[in-house]
Amino acid sequence: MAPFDRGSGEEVSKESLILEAAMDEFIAEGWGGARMQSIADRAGINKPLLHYYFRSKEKLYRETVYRVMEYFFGVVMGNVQGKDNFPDFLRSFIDTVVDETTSHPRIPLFLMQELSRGGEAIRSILSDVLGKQNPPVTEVMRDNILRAMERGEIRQVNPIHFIMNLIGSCLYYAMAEPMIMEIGKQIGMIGLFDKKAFIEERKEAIFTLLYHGVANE
Amino acid sequence: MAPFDRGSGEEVSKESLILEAAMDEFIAEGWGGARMQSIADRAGINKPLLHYYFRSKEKLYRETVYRVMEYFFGVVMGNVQGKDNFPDFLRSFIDTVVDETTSHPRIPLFLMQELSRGGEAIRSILSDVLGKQNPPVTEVMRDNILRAMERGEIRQVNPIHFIMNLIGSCLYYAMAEPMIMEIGKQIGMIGLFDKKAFIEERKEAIFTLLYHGVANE
DNA sequence: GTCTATATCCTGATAGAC
DNA sequence: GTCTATCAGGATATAGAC
Repeated sequence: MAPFDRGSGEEVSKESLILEAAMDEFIAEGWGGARMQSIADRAGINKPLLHYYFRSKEKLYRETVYRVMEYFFGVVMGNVQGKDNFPDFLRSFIDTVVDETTSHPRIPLFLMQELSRGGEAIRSILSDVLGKQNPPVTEVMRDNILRAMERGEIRQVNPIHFIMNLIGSCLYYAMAEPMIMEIGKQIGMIGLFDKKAFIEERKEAIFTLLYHGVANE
Repeated sequence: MAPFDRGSGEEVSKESLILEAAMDEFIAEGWGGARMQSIADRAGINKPLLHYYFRSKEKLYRETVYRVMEYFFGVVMGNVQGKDNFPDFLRSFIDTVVDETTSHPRIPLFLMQELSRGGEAIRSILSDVLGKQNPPVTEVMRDNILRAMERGEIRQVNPIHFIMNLIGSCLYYAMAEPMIMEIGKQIGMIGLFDKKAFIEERKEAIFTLLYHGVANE
């Protein structure tokens, strides 16, 4: 199930039906693994109709990347804006990104896979997506950090590096879970395993580390 | 140029010649994009010979994943072991991983792409690779953290979470550079741009944030 | 707009001569 | 061990009837 869930029972155009199917397939299989036939099957139509609505696989793919990024940045924005105090901001960003990537782990992997195709597409699409938000979520994040520095609440840091550390920490588990599990087993740090509890632990660990890392105690 | 550089002028078997070519191709193109023909071309041989030495694409691929992980974990191990004091350990891990992924950014993307194929292969291969190190680099890292906690040098933390935050922070820039550049431009935090200086800045930022994050000041 | 049938291309893999 | 030639399958995309 994709995270772009329409209300069920709704009247949906065939176009968006196809796009939903394309998202499911591309996210699950990546660019190289995705098959037009599978997308048609998922959408309950046949292949030529796919090419009737969207000229090519590339077009469908680009549209998919766009929608995934629009969705993801939209969710983050929705949960982060209006948090004018730094710990609240930090905590809601972490909660949002960790929860979202945990329930849909293929999304960050999908975007990473797109990055490994070269990153030109993602760059221009990101620019479009941020351009449609006002203010863009990236500015909201930067301003939260700058404000906290002005208030003396946190140390002087370069926001871009802090943001990278934050995102990296939040994404890493969902993307690398099979490796983490192996490492955790290997060093005896993960026992029999309540995933839900682990995720809560994870969010707390990220918050504590990063907050202590910047706070003027 | 792959990071698995043989000394030039050496006598090399055709087998390793093929493997080098396969690594270059798989890292550049991923599983789906890699072509046996391209690998043959890179190795200066023809396709049937590829199947003569390695039965299938899958076999070649698996061997590639193995070598990449062996290389990467080996480099980290080499730079991290023997650092018995926590800040030194932390700094050399960060320096190693950031430098290594910056000069070979396709490597983490390649491994992520493999993770998005499902992660079964990577899990068993990781187990093999760590099993050949004694002690495994993961244990060295865990022990450094545990020792620092015992000494009271750092707060009580769950090593697995600290390690994830550390790795995530170190890898993120190299993997997501095109996105970072766009975001950096967008929020006016990256001007005209000395990459070398930025990388040094980045290493310092990670160290400072994480060290302050755990240190008992 | 929707389908069946098909074109065209390209892939991994092999047969078989040398 | 190394090559030429080729197979069988599967991919995107389209032609053309309805």
